[in-house]
Amino acid sequence: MAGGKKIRDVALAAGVSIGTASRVLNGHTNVAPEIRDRVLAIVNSIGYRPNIIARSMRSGRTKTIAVLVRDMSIPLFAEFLSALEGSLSAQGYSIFVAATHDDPELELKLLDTAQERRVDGVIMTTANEHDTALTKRRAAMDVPVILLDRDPPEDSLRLLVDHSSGIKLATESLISLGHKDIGLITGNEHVYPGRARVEGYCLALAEAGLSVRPELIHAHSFDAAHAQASLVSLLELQNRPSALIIGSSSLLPAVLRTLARLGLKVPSDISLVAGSDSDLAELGNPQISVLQWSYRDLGTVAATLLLAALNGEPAALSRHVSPSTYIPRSSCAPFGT
Amino acid sequence: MAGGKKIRDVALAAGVSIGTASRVLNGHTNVAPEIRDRVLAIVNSIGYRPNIIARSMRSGRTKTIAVLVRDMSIPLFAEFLSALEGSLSAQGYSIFVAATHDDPELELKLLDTAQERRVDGVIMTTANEHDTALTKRRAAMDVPVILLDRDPPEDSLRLLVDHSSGIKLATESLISLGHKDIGLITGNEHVYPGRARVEGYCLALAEAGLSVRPELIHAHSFDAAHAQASLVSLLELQNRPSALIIGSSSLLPAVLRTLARLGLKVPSDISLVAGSDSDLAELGNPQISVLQWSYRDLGTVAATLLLAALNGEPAALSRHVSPSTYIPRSSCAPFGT
DNA sequence: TTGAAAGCGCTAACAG
DNA sequence: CTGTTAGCGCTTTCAA
Repeated sequence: MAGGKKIRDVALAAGVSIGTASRVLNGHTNVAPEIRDRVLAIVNSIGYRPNIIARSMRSGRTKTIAVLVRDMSIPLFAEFLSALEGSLSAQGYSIFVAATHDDPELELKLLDTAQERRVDGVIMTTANEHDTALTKRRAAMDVPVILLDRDPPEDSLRLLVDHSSGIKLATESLISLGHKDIGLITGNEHVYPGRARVEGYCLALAEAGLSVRPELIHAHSFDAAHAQASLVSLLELQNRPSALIIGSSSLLPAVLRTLARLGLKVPSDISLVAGSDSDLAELGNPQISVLQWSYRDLGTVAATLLLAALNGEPAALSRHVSPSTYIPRSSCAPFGT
Repeated sequence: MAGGKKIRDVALAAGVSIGTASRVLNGHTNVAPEIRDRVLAIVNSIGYRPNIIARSMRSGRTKTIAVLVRDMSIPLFAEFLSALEGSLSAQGYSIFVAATHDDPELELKLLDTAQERRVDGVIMTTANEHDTALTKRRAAMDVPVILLDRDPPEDSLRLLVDHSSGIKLATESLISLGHKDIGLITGNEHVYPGRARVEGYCLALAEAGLSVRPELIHAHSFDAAHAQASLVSLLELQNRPSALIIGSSSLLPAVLRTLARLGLKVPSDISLVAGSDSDLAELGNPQISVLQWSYRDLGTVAATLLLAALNGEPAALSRHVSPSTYIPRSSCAPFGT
């Protein structure tokens, strides 16, 4: 039981050479049918399973992909992972998954591990697109690396959500409701989602002829504690915003708790837009206006892109952008009501 | 770039033998300090990463664990996975993750893959504890297998949530509010959570001297579509239940949608208890009474249990049971109000 | 069509 | 303290 059967055991039991057994296992045609059947019968009877480790040693390919995300318990990443796994496992790939917790050191270490394990490809986020060490480390990978919702200056495969357009739509909608002082909480300028959201926000204000109040923009971190602090400081402003866009993915629960604690009602006291959809946003009361986009779809695209890269096909488009649409719900009210 | 450096390259560049390079890499003490430094310098300069595949071939251990769950995009499983990954990666283990979708065929195939990849251990759910093929296949694994929330008759390591006690508490609470006709929707008798919930439910009724109306128990599947059908048929009953326990983890959104569609208000038209906590249950309106338990905690326990098993320590307790508590919220009202 | 043998990159046992 | 060498289980030439 322990240790497992080897191809030698199969060959021995079938009375053939190791080479012949290997040819049967790999479906080569130039094997006598009777021998083929004999070998396969032995395989079934002793429960032989080829050692992929040994196979990988020869082939150099492991049929393994590493997926590195901030935290796989975040619903959006979980969905991405799920879709990715579905597509890749159908092609015989297995998936290593690990959490970076947005820690550059850990990120480096996980890239080391991925390389040591000789994965065939990597799909990842990064804590900081402008960190030289991280950029260099990615470039030093000898397999395809696909970035998820990151848009660094250097050349690299990437999958993006069009956060800028999404936030622009949301901001425009709030402006059309009469809001002029709109708060924004999101990630910092070192990651694409943070930059893109600030960009879309500023664009909408500019086009409406409104000036940007910099103190209303809190682009610091995806961390829940940070966001909490941002929220509180926004609400404590002399000229408190009448509407709020939470550009981070899974911050809605924390924000709702804080607003409830402060006794602020949505939307009568403050209008609210969440950066991504969720059960809570859809079915809560009030229902929360959201930006809607799908990491699940990106998971499928990521698989396609990666498989193409692994098969040596030239990346037709190395920069895939997925839409973000605005879904108005009852968490936004006209200004002054 | 392609192919990667080998230990031979390091040895050559450092002017030492392969054996010496290996000793340095593995931190053996019997190496001259100056040689050690020279080798490490080369390692850094050429970016050498040991090939774990090759290392595994010799050691027979891969430092790899397979985690097979129904679907990793289900929040509870995602949390389990996250906790597990945290604990295991700290010990140098990597995690293969795959979804079984409660498909026995796929489950078998994934166990094959796990074995082919020579994982050191497996943590999994199973679609059916009483399926002989699945049971045999697990027994044929030559590494430790830990079951998550499954309690099959055969001997095996397992981590369980005490769903029975949890549901009993919830049922008792509803009974104390005057409810006599309480609907229950959960998984079937081939999986532990389904059985345990029905058990707890029946126990509470029996102790209260109430008789069980079998048509109020829908223990069929964790599938959302099935549950939806169960819900509708429960609501169409002549003598419709005045309270409902949804014993499946992530069914709350679907149930709330259906109730809204049918124009039923919670709790005035029907009282509701959800089988697990969530943002929606906690922050929605009304807030939903729930059974509260943590797969995240089980993830940590699973890691501990597995590491012990891998180190050959005798499993002190092979059956870990984690509590489920009842959190009453505003989704339950006295009968008749 | 089949068998024998080299070698994938590494570790560990054995010499020196 | 260091070098040499035998495999780990498999695939794949190369001969037969």
